[in-house]
Parts: sequence; C-alpha cells; structure tokens
Amino acid sequence: MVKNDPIAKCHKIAIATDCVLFGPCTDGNRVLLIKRKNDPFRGKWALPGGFLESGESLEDCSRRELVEETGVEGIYLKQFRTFSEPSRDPRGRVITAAYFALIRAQEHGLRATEDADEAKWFFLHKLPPLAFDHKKILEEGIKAMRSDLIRSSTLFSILPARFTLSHAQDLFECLLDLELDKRNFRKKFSGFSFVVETEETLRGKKQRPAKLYEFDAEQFKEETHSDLRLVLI
Amino acid sequence: MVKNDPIAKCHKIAIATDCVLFGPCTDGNRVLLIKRKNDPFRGKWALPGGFLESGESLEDCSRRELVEETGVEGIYLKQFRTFSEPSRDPRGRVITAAYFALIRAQEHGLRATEDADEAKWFFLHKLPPLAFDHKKILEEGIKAMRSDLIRSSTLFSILPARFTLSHAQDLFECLLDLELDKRNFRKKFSGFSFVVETEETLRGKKQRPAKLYEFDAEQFKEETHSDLRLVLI
DNA sequence: CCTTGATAGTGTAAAAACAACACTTAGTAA
DNA sequence: TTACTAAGTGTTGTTTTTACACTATCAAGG
Repeated sequence: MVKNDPIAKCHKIAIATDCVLFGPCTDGNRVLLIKRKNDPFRGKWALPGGFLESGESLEDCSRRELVEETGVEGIYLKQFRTFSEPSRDPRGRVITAAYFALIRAQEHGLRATEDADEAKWFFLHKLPPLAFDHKKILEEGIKAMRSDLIRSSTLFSILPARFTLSHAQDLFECLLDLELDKRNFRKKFSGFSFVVETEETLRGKKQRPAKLYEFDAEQFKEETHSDLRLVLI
Repeated sequence: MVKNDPIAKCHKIAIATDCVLFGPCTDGNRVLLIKRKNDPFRGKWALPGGFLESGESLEDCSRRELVEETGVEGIYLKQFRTFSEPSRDPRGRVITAAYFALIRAQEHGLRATEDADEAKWFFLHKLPPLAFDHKKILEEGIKAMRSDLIRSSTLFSILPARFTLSHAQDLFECLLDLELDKRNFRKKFSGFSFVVETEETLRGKKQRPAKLYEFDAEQFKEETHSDLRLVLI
C-alpha cells in the first residue's frame, strides 16, 4: 500500500447534493420540496437531492438529480455552501454540497405539479417543517440566491432571451420579495449598457404592446469586471 | 444490508480542505503557500490543507490543518466553495472544501517564516505556479475574501479590539488592493453606528497620538439585518 | 528648548445617485 | 365607441459620493 494515499484511508462518508429550487411566479416565489418516502424523516418534506455517483462532479450530480426529480433541464444552478456537521444525518456521515437553482415557472408546468403528493411547490412564506438540517440549508439558499441576484447577471439567465421591462421588474421583485418604483426601476435598468432595446414589441396581449429588450453578456463582463459594487439596483 | 443505505454504497472518495490564508502587511497582502514534499507535484507550491478525519466537520478540519501547518489559532475562517472535478487530483477522487482565512500578520511572526523552505508567504502579485487546481482555488478565494470584506464585519475580526482609523484604512486598502481618500474614508467609517470612539489614544509612537475605536457587534447586527446593500465603503 | 519629522485630524463644494410622486398612451375586447 | 389594461414617461428635492490641501500634536534629536 502506498504511504500517504488519501484514497486508501478515506472513511465511510457519503457525498450528496441538495438543491433549493426556486419557481418564481406572479403570485409569489416558491421552492420545490419532496415528500420523503423512507426513513429517516419518512413523510417529512425535504429538499430535492441525492448521492454523488462515481466519476461525477458535484455540479453534474446536482443537475442530474434535478432532472430526475423534476424533469427540469438547462437552468441556472449555483453552489453556495457545503454542510458537514457529523450529526446532520442519522444514517451516518453524509456531507452535502448545497446548490440553488432557478427555473422559469411558466415553462415548467409549475401549477400542474402543485398538488402532487410526492413533490410540491411551497411559498417561501408558508414552509412546512423540513427533514434533516434542510431548514438551515433553505434559509442560506435564499440569502445566497438574493445576494447573487443583485450582484451578477443571474436575472437574465431566467428571463426569456427577449423580455419586457415589466417582466424583469416582476421577476426581480418576486425573487427579492420587495417592491420597487416602476419609473425608477425602468430608468436605471434600461440605462445599463448591457440591457439593449430591440425593434420588436410584445403583441397579442389586450393592452399596449411593450418593447422587448435583450441582455448583452459581453457588455456585462466589460462593465462589471473587477467591480465590487452593486449592479442591478 | 439495508436497502438504500448511502454509507454502505459510498465510493472511494477522500474529503479534504484547503485554505487560502491571507497575511496582510504594510507592504502588501500575502498568502501562505506550502512546498510539497511528496508526489504528485513534489517541490511545487500548494495551498495548506489536508484530509478530513473521522467525526470532524469541514470547519474543524480546516482549523486543525491551519494550526498544524502554521501554528496560527483563533482567526477568521470562512468556507467559500467546494471543488469536485473528478480529475483534479491525480491520486484519485478527492473533493476539497476551500476556505479562506485572515490573520494579523504582525502578531504571527510573518517575517520570521518568510524565508523558510517549506512554508512561505507570497505577495498576491508574485505568485509561483501552483499544484493541482490551486491557482483557481486561490483566485476564487481572493474574490470571496474581498466580497466578504465589504459586506460583513470581517474587517473587525482581524483588527485589534481597539484600533485607529488609520489601522482600519490601511488594512482595508491592503486587502482590497486599492487606495481610498483619507478624509472620505474616515468620515464614512467613523460615521457607522457600530464604530465607536473610545476615550483612549494610541501613544508611544513618535507622532501625534491617534484616537482608538471599537467595534460594536450588537449594533452591527441591528443596522445590517436584512439589508442587502454595501456596508463598509 | 527649538527644530524636524511623522502621522493625526479636519470641511467644503460640485456632481452623481436616489427617492418620491401621477398622468397619458396604445393596444384589445365588448 | 367605450371601457379596460398595462406601457410608458420627467421633475424635483434629498442624499451620497467624490475631489481636494492644510493644520495639529506628539517624539526625538541637536
């Protein structure tokens, strides 16, 4: 046996990922929870997640689990912290890397799965008791998501490629759980060099058509590179 | 065998922590690197770190490793990301939780170990090539530290209990690698409710004695709770 | 005790960013 | 044609930020 071989002397530790999946909607922001079918915590609600498979990175694992449990693909996914308290799982030693993710609620049949028995969307304001240390993970996930949202281009990754200023504001407000003045938001937001107006308008609604805008990722990089300050509001 | 037992089916994965340890000093900010004595990457510089022991949390591990390798205790330590690329360690599967830490350079004989063979402080501007994916970890560590510094009370955890405004400014500038206007910094910084003036002055230097200030942690919590905006500059 | 050297300490004015606030416009549907 | 709905738009007062240069107080040394 090779001296000092870390793999040889590794302990019985399971590695997992858990994901705080947000489904922002017109009536509020929600998270997806899964009802546990097995002990421990059978019948309790928990964050979707699962164990790392061999050869897989944590990000792969998180993405795979999310697809398996929700059918949702190609969404914004970000690691925010790894939880490692030795007593956090009664089955034994489980270390979990926590991610948060965002989806476009409308596009993924949010309402359809709402009443399902094993997976359900919960408003952030009305959360049930959670299994394991998932309450803490969820709380930190909310903070991480919000912090990310106002400092990076996360918002654009869940807006459609072309969006109206109202789209952007609604989503932003929903995720941050606050209200902003319409004129001030539009002035500042449309003033960013990386928010570019298109020729197109959004027609077909029963009101005045709204101008569509696009996100310019290159411009965003230039403008914000090595800048530590707030970006989006 | 219990069905679905995560521990039983865990793969051969070693869990480690690595630490980006900053030693800010009057002549610039430095990080501590260790020269590897064994393959792989023998002779290359690497971040201090080591493997998780049984029953230990990642934070415990990181703290323990730092004490073992540097003799430094009781310092600010924060997890910023977990790295899990399957190919990141040629010995096999190693997942590492990365932390950054800050010490009071003066108090820990920074200069004494400067020329040691196996551990050495490097200016951030003059880093050697690093082992593994430690370049990336270090870069992310710098970003995380700076981001943390301007949004939380980190600065106060490495200032002495009583500090002058010049202390605070020097340290702040060193860690962020920028220069700030003296009057503006003092105006804003001393204006925070959680930066409180004391009766005491710092005497014994060969110049005008400076007023000493203290950090009021309670006040900080009140002032910043649920506030997403910048705090320190 | 007077000078020198070193850092502490201080105010103002112009520019930019932010916050508060209400009405008109352009479509669709009845 | 009217009614409804959301889109779109400017100004003003307040606050925050930035830029900028001199005086004050101590210790040390001649």
